[in-house]
Amino acid sequence: MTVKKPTIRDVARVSGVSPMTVSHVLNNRSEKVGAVTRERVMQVIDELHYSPSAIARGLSRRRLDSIGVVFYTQTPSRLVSASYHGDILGGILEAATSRGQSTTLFTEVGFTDNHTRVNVYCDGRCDGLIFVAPPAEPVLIRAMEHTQVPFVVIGEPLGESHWSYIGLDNIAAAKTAVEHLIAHGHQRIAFLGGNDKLSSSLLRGCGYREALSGAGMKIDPSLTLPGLYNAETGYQRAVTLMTRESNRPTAIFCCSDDIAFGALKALRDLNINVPDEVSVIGFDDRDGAATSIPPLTTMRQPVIQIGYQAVELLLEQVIEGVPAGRSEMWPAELVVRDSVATCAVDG
Amino acid sequence: MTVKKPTIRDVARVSGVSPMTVSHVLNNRSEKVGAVTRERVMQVIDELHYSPSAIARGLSRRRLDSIGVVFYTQTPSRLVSASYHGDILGGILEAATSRGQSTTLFTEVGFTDNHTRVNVYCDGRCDGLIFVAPPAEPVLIRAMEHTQVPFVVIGEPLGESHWSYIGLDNIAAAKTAVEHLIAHGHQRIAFLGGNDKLSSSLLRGCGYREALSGAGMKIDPSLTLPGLYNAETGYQRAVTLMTRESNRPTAIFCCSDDIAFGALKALRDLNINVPDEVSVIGFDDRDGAATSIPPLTTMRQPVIQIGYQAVELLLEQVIEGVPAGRSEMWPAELVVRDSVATCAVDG
DNA sequence: CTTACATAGTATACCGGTACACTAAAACGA
DNA sequence: TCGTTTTAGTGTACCGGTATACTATGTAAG
Repeated sequence: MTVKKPTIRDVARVSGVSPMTVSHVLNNRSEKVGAVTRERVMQVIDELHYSPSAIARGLSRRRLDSIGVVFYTQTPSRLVSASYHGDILGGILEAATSRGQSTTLFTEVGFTDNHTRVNVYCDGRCDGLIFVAPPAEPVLIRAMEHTQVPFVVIGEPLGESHWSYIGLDNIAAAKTAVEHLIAHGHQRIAFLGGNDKLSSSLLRGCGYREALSGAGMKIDPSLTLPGLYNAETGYQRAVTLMTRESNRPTAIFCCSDDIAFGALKALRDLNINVPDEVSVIGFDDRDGAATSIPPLTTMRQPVIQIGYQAVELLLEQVIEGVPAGRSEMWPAELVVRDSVATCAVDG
Repeated sequence: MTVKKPTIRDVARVSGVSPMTVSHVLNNRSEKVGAVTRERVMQVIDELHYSPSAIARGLSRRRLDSIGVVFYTQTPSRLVSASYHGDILGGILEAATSRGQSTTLFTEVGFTDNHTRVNVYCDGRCDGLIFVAPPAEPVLIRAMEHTQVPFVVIGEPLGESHWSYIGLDNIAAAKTAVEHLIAHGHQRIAFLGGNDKLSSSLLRGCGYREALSGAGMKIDPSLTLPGLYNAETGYQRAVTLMTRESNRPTAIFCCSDDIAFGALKALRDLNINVPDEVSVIGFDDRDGAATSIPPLTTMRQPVIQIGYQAVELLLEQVIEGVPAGRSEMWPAELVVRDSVATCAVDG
């Protein structure tokens, strides 16, 4: 019924040249074709509505110009709505598109990653992969090390690694945040952590403790509450902190803005004024941080840039053959708004 | 240096069978291989760490098991952070993964779509495409009609079409929202539109006018303000509406929650109480609608389900060869929270 | 006039799978 | 016992490009 898609051989036959010549035209190898021939071939391509098969090209060249992005999530359908993943993806997509690469998305559901899926990532569909915020115990990525497929990790590995990775300096960022609170006279500072299986949360916890130690303050374990990167965690943990008998904090460092939003809501429900009674600081500077009540002081991550840079680092490996092992750390930036005030009570 | 990746012929040689037999094992064609042979081949596959090439398979079968998703955006890097796109993608990703399809992402920047990009979408990299919320004047999709590549559109076409599409019943949804306001005694209801190049915004405008006409109210053009789907639009338009000399509305229907969030902030800044002085209703029920101040009454779209269903509709075409032209319309649901109250002033 | 080199191509094999048509042996039925 | 069907394979060509190496012609240099 429908006509078969024309191939390079059809174009060649109609133009009266060899398929190789058509191939040369398609790939702009001007030293191989004269202007006249080139023009004729182009015209035939147009007439036949020929468009080359990326698959055939990929098989022959062993490169498809396609990169894969692997996200880890607990709820597959909500994946990208988390602002962090969305922005990372935006940066990746922009960089990839501008470099002529298409972008294929994968999700690893749960943080129990599975080395059997390595086959999926090595079947040639992607020339290289970007792993976004893998778990601290990255079984899957370990398995990738035994393959020839280049990859880049967004997120800082906890131990030794020969990966190429792009990280945010989580420890320094958390220190900055907590030092900001300390500078406002706070002594009892709580830490609401994110997912304990992620290095970001663990490292921010380290930064929190380093800041306290650095200021000569002792660390009260009852002020550290782990959780997940979402508003529910923030709400529940804030309620826990503020309704208990003793040892209530005067400031709360939240591992993400989402956690902070939940905490703000809890404090509002408890009729506790932010920042007069309790200061709150977030992490991410996501949409909504500027318009929350009160506007949230937070650590801004250069998320889009990190995504962009990950692509550059990956293509270095894929295209130029640069070996893995390069890494970059980016700083976060303190964005001061209205959710932190000088501590009202005496130390 | 590194060993060459083994091919199906390597596996065949080592197992002492033909490549076809290995192929049959890989594709679980149990009627073609005995249990013993199968076991042996499997073992060799393991030993050699063989993993089949999706590209070669794709070339031969003319199907890669990969679907493409095309998003339209103005700012490529922020693309997916818009909750709508994120959730749609989540639904698509979940459905695609469960059907063994990989998902490749494309963005059309700006709404000036370009039929030259059709080649990209027809190069075999994707077996089929999902266009998400294309512009009302869909040049690109028109060009797709002349190709053999199956596609599904998320969004309702304005005129005649032979597409397969999945839409939200925007007119009915907008009517429901506006009728909810009318039922609360509101007479001067403003409409803050989204992007005028998108059918969703245009259709919601129709629903708004139908609701007013249906209630026997006349339509005041000065109460309709177009814009973009973002908070800035909501803020600016709300300021415009509420600071002018006359003809201020008592209720505002916003084309998206983001617009509503901006409007809420503007009203707060202007010291206008919501809902006592002005009612506000949104559209989407995105994250944050439940926790805004006041919690936002809004129309909930089944976004994730729509994404999911788009994949099903597409695979019907790709795998079963069902012809295009099927379409589905999904309803939105009114979610009542605290941003709408009975109108205080007399009609 | 001959050699050398650039220009504009072409022929062939190959990338790594699979569809299709074929076959040998075993099992089964009458 | 013979013919038919089932089981368990195999051989070949092909999917649609490209790398590689080769050739024919023109032309500049010696």
